[in-house]
Amino acid sequence: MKDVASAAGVALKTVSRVVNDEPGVHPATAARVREAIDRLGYSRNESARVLRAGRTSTVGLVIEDLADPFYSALGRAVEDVVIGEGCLLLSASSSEDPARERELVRTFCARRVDGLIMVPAGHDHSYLRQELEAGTPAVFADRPPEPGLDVDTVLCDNAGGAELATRHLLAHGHRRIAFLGDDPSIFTAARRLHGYRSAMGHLYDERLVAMRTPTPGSVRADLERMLLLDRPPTALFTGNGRVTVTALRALEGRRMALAGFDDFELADLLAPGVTVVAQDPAGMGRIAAELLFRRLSGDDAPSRHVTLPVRLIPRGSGELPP
Amino acid sequence: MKDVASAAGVALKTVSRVVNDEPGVHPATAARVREAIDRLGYSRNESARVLRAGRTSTVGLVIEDLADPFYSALGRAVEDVVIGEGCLLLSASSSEDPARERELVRTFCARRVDGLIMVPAGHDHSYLRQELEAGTPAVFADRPPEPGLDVDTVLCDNAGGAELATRHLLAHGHRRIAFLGDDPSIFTAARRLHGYRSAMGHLYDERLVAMRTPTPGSVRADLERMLLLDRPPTALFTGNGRVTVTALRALEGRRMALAGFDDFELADLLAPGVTVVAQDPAGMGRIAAELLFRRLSGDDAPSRHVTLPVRLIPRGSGELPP
DNA sequence: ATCCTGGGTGACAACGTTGTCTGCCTCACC
DNA sequence: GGTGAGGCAGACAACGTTGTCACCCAGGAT
Repeated sequence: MKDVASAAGVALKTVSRVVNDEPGVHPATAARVREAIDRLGYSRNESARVLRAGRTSTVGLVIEDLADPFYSALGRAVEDVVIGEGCLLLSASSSEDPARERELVRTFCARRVDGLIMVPAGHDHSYLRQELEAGTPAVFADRPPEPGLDVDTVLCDNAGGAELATRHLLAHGHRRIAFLGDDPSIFTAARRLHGYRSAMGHLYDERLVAMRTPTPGSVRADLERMLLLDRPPTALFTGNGRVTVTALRALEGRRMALAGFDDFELADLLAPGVTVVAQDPAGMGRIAAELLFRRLSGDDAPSRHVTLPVRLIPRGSGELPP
Repeated sequence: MKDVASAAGVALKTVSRVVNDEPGVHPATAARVREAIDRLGYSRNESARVLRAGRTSTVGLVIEDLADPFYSALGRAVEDVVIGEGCLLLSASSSEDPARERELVRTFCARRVDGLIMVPAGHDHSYLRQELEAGTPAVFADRPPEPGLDVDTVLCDNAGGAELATRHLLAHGHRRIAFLGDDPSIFTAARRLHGYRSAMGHLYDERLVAMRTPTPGSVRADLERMLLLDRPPTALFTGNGRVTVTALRALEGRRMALAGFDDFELADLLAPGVTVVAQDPAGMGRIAAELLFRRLSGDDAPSRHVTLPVRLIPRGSGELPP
């Protein structure tokens, strides 16, 4: 900028004015400055501007895995809002590791991001309190904060969706419906189990429930175990997209009624099509980002908690008879 | 930092030394400073450090679409390398729009990212030259720069892969093999057409080729047109993952031999499984990031051009008889 | 006692911006 | 001709760091 100033024969501040379209610069002077800018290929150093301004126009996103379709759709929606607000997005994957998440958040905050959007891993986010008090707002998506931590939150109707899917299977005559979930310490997994359980009512049978981190091996084992029961399941409700896909592989073509939580690409092309409860990851990302920017524009209302609806998409697999 | 200094009764510079683990601070002093840091909840302002140091420890990633499985896998691999190097990743989607891409690159450069990794859209990246000369290295992934622009590049063996898939269909007795590609101005689409064409040799028939941006409508129309020919195709080679999926829907269960470029989740679960030529997006991202960090550590050798191998995965759809 | 050495510490400038304040000049008006 | 207003431009400080250099002082060598 100094170089531009001397090249154009004006003061530093005048260049700054031109760069920022501030009023009060003679058009001729401005033109001379602009010419010098083009000639020297000058571009403003944002780091310095940020230092001065105190705002970085940067938002940090911490999700479980950038490569997971659910989270990448969420991330893309966040990105669109963030870019639309003239900001940039720093993104990182926590790999469901609380320590890594904490480290990432620390790094983001040291870089003075204006705000954070995160899919929280683990159950202790007390370390966030300091950042929140320091004025860095955060929004949680997909999973809520632990009680006592007050941040905006966007969830989907996990219990309601699970109930919907389970009732759908019940309506098609099934009474023995197995539930393959995930580690019960994950909020969404617990809520979906809850919804499944309330839909099952007196038909609930603990032996038809598997709650652990799904791997091809574990899913296969759980399935085998259940199929060997006296009264084996005639239908399967899988608790998230990953489990659904793993279970489909484990079924190896055995025809069994199936409904899954989370829609996924090609669900309609399988034979039969896979009945799912679909949530809207892009909507979740968009709303989380919008909540964040509301805070950034000064909104200090009590924290908001949004629950997005889910929707049953029958495609055939859930409509098979017992 | 000033506050910490006065709280600990030392000079600013001493705090700086402690924060940076510089030698030459009395252990007792250092302890006092650290205590003050904890007490005040101080964290270094990276913006200021960056301003001073000139390096931002930030890498910019511009891809077509964060939500596309191919690019999100690439992005995740880039992220892992970047974080491993102690840097952070700014990511953005160009939506295949050269103007948006250019704007994003401009913004990234104004923020003084240390380097860029991009899947280039369009064919004019002359605007990059200025940045390159200013010392911001760039690496192109998936698609090369236009001739004359000298940057490190990671591609996959597009022509070889297309040839492999086509020969595979030929080996299974097909002579009328259609090719559904993409806009021929996209590098990968053109190279794959080239590979298909060389494998077909004298069997090549222009009427069996469709090169335009695939939409459900266009794919369906192209397919219909070809099936109405005197000698209709008995096999289909689809030029990328998106086309493959769209074509599968357009086929509506009609059994037709099919091979596709790009692997995709669930390809194995369809009936029949979809034979594909698989590339390695994560490997591509990793290598692109590694090339970038080589440059950042001072490597100024002539630009490198890496071509990654592809691999045929037969799953049934490509082995159907004519 | 004087000198040197070197560990520990601090003052100061600089990184590239922008906000504030001051000053110059022209023009219209009395 | 003097005066005030207003458009335009510049000087300077400050944002929070870190690199450079200078300083102080204890302890050993001369």
